[in-house]
Amino acid sequence: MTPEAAPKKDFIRSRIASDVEAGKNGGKLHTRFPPEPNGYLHIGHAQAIWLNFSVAEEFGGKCNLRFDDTNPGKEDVEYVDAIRDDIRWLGYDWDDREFYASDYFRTFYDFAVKLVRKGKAYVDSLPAEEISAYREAQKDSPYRERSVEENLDLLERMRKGEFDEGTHILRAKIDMRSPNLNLRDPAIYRIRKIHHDRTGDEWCIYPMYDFAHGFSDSIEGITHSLCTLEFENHRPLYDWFIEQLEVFHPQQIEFARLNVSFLITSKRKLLRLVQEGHVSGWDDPRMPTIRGLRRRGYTPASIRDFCSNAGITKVNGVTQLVVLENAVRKDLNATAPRMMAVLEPLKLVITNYPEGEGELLDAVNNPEDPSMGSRKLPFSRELYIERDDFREDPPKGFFRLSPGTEVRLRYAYYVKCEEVVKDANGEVVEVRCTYDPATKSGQEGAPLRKVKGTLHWVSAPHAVEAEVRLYDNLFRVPAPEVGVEDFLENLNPDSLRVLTGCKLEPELGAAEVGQNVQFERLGYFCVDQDSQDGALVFNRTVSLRDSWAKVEKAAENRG
RNA sequence: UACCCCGUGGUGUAAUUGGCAACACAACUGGUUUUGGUCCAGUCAUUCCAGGUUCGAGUCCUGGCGGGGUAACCA
Repeated sequence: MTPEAAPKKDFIRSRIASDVEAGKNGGKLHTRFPPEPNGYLHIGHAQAIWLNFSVAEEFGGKCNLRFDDTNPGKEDVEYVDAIRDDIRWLGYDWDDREFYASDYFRTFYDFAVKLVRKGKAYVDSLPAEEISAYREAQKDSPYRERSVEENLDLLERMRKGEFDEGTHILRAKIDMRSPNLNLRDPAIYRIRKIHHDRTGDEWCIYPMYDFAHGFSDSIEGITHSLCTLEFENHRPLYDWFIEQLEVFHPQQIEFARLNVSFLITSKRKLLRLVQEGHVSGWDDPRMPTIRGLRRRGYTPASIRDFCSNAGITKVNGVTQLVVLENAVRKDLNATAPRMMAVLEPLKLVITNYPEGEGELLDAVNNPEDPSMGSRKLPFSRELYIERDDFREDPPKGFFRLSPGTEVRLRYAYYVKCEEVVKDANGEVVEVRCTYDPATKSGQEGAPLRKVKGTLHWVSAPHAVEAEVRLYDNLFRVPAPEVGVEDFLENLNPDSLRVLTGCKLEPELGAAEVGQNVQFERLGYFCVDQDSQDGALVFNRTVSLRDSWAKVEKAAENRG
């Protein structure tokens, strides 16, 4: 694992530090990550995971994994396995502390009964729309003053399944005139005659999130319950529940949800992308899901680094996508082996190199890390270079190959373009060069003339073929959800480009699924799971920074 | 509309709690380089506005303005 900078001291860490210092909760810290198993985890969850686990680690505490499974109609075990897998992949471990809100259903029910006994909850029999209207009008329900006995009886019969869904509901009895909507007698138990993945058919009433969540934290002894901003208005309600039942009081602290430009993190919208076939699945390398990022070639360390870098605040901002891209570049620059690959091949023939001969050249695996050693690279008379690296009519500032110019072939020789071969359409199909044997790479001796460009190449007879998938942003604008009726209008039609017949140096033939490599001068790539024996598929994780592309684009814009 | 939260470079965050506004990314200059990569150096802000307290305010107070969240028998 690459070393990661110590996390920045955000407002949550500062607050926890002072709590710990003050000896609150005996100086102990305990957090939790509480996903609802109703979808795959995405980059936003990654930050919440990173926050909770790294804070726990930093303060010598623990972090639980708890599935918030209070709504069986929307949840599925499929997601439980995926969520576990993603968190582990990110590099975190919850040991045996895997919990479920449903583990506490019995306790929640007992709490509800206690509230009723205290006269702090009642069964309402108004239809849903009426309850909503009454809450807005700050008007008491006609059922608000039912006796404790009647409420107890109705609640018990709700539990037994005597009523249809929607006919009755248990509400907390707080204050219908409260300026905080959440305190206007919120629902705490509703009838749902649905099978639950973990509790089976034991229950036909299920607690609301607002009722269950704070108590789950309390039961597990969570000292600091970190959640996103939209729950800020709910905190007084959680505190009220905790006070009424006189149980352990976790401290909730809210922070802003992570937003990244060009990415969407709404579960509903991600689901639509999958269901309507705009992407190949939850793990499509263009998806902002953990699985998508993973398949794309992002490393756990780079994602953690990104989360830390984006920072934790209460301000709703948008982190630029390049910050994420830079995080993976930084990690892979240090760790990924360099390899030669030509994506759009152009044949290059060295006319003065003996036919049928070849040699093995030394190539460094990673100039950033000498311990990664070197390898032998086969060289011969016929090579492939990148089509982009040759211009018959070079623009100003182009210092790659063109008629009459000389460049270095990485780890090999200088070559000079002498001739161009074209097909019937006038397209260049081959460049013919001469090489200078005295310019062999690594050779000691006389100072050489300088060339400006160095090209990557692959020996034609030794090349391994592969498919390479180039990804661009799934959306063509930084904020895909604003200014349009349907975010799909902003889908980028060119977000995937598939290249076949790419030429790789032979060493790459043995690459394994998931392996990260840098294709020299091009970018970071990784082996996709679609690879078969003899039919490799690579995903481009991210390109290298490309200052020439920038210059060219600027020239284009000038006209 | 009501309630709650938040305003620091182009972007994301800092600022020892009242003491020279710092870091990263982007952009632009230049240097090194057998990856137009990496690396190195430099340039880029009167802290939303107006008052007030103070020797001193990004920080405290008052009033504006602006942005966001919530108003489910979802989480």
